[in-house]
Amino acid sequence: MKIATFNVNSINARMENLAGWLDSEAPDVVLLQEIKSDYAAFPFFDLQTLGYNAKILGQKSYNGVAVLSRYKIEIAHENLPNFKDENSRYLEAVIHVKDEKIRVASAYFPNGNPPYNNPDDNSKFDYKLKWMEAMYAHAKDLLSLNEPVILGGDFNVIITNSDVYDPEMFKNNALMREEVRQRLKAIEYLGFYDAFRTLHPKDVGYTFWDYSGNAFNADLGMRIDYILLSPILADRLSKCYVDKNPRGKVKPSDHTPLIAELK
DNA sequence: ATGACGGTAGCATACCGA
Repeated sequence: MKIATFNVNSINARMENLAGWLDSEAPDVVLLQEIKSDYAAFPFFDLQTLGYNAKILGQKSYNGVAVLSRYKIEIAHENLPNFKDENSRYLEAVIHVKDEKIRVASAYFPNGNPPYNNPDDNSKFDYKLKWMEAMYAHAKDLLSLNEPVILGGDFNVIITNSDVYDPEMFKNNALMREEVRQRLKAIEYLGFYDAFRTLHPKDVGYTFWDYSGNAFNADLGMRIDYILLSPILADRLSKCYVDKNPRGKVKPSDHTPLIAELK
């Protein structure tokens, strides 16, 4: 089984690229973030034509997450339980892959940086920490189910200094702050495995490159998209890799897909 | 320190992003 996570930065702006990618990579499950679309504008029909069912937690203009699959998708949670959220950032579903049920979640963690015009405003950072605490509480519950669980998405966390091209430049950034790293580590220490790092302890695994300048060609990137696996699935992990091709296309997202293959 | 660059809303420019 092949599962991918991909922050598309607007599904409607990305549909041509996404369609080409789905056609060539043929993943069984895709977790999307930043679809920036409500239900009415979401391209359900185009995806169906490509062979994919879709469930979404949409939002106009900002955020929005989705789960795509060739198999039947049953929604389990819209938004994190016990957390009031104005933003659409979390969608959990159960996928019926042949005889097996796999629980998957598409998560778009908050960015947490202050607005440019108000650098002293830490409300977004506080929201990020609260969001991650709710994610932690739910991750704990997910593991207690003893089911195969995949938690993937744009986590907006640079977990170690090796996961960004210039750690010094980002040292005070909300993606790298110690409070944020600690909270993602806490989720991992519950028993979730970082699929990419598990198989590639030392490799560069950037999943994002800024649009500006020459960031992609110069490989000035960061690893902020993750696939976390429950122990049952970590046992079955055979490959995990970043597919850089979509980032090199015309009109790309600033993120590129991360893919895991499970036996 | 700032802004690059792109998407959206909506029609000029502000907001958001990482």
